[in-house]
Amino acid sequence: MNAPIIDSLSKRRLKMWIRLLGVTRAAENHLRQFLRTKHDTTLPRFDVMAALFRRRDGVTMSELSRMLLVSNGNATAVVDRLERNGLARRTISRTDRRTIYVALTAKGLKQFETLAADHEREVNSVFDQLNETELETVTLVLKNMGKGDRA
Amino acid sequence: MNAPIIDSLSKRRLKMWIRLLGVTRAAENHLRQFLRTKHDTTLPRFDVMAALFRRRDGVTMSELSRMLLVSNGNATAVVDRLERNGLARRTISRTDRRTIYVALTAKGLKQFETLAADHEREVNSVFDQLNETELETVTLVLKNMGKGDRA
DNA sequence: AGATCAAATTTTAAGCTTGAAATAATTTTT
DNA sequence: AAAAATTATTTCAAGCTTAAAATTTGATCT
Repeated sequence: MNAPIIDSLSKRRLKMWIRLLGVTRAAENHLRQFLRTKHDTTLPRFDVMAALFRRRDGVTMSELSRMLLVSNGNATAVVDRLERNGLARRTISRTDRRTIYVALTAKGLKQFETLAADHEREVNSVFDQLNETELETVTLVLKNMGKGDRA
Repeated sequence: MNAPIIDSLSKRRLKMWIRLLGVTRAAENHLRQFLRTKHDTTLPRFDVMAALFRRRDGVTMSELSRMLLVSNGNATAVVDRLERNGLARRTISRTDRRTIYVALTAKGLKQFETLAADHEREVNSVFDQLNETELETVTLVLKNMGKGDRA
């Protein structure tokens, strides 16, 4: 009963996934702490605000949860809290009274702008050991991975 | 006012991170659903069981939370639930009454064995569009990323 | 020994997240 | 037009997660 010299493709895929998860969690934890200590906010809030910023013309709740890959109940909860803090605003669609558009308020927009610049700097520092070649390589592979999207 | 031909290194690192997060979340969502529908369990439970399986000789609560990159309070909560279901067991260390060793019960071990095989198959199917070369490349880069570990 | 500091774990409060059920509004079928 | 199916969102209960405070035990210092 000989052990295989190298892992099977299946095992290597599994190990890659575990590593992927590890790297992602470490970076998330770092960014979470950064957002908390430096900007008194959280990762989910930041994610929602970033989505609202990217789609300043308007997003519905459904689009928002699809963009962020979270449940609609989750989107509701985070937007509730942003709204309570005066950072986001809901508007009922005039053509379809089921749909609700969410947008940043002026206050939210202003806050996000400083937030975003700082956040980019921090992401940069997290991945600064990645040189240009590695960056291009991993981006390419990630794009390829995203293709399947059986989720 | 000319827009830059290509993004700055900083912007590219940011986009890579967003992509990384997207791929990871999509895979997590897929696996979460798989675990729920096929095995009536959750990702956090699976993660803890996998850690307990890997370290069958014994892990302390602190080691567990370090391994999984989660807070110690979180580890406590998940282990509580596993224990309630008879899948894990706590044992106080004889040499230091502060430390607690966690381990899978026979039931937990048995359940995890089938779980693990199925889980590996599923991970494999999620990343099946990744060929050998891409797999090696991304694994290498991920290893390099993990090095910094400023988290 | 007694006091102080450090370490391991749990508890707590608040926020995050999910999946399912409930509401409400629109569209399609009959 | 009424009924049925679909779509958008919220509510709910349960579980997940964090950071900070509290508890308990051990180690160090005087």
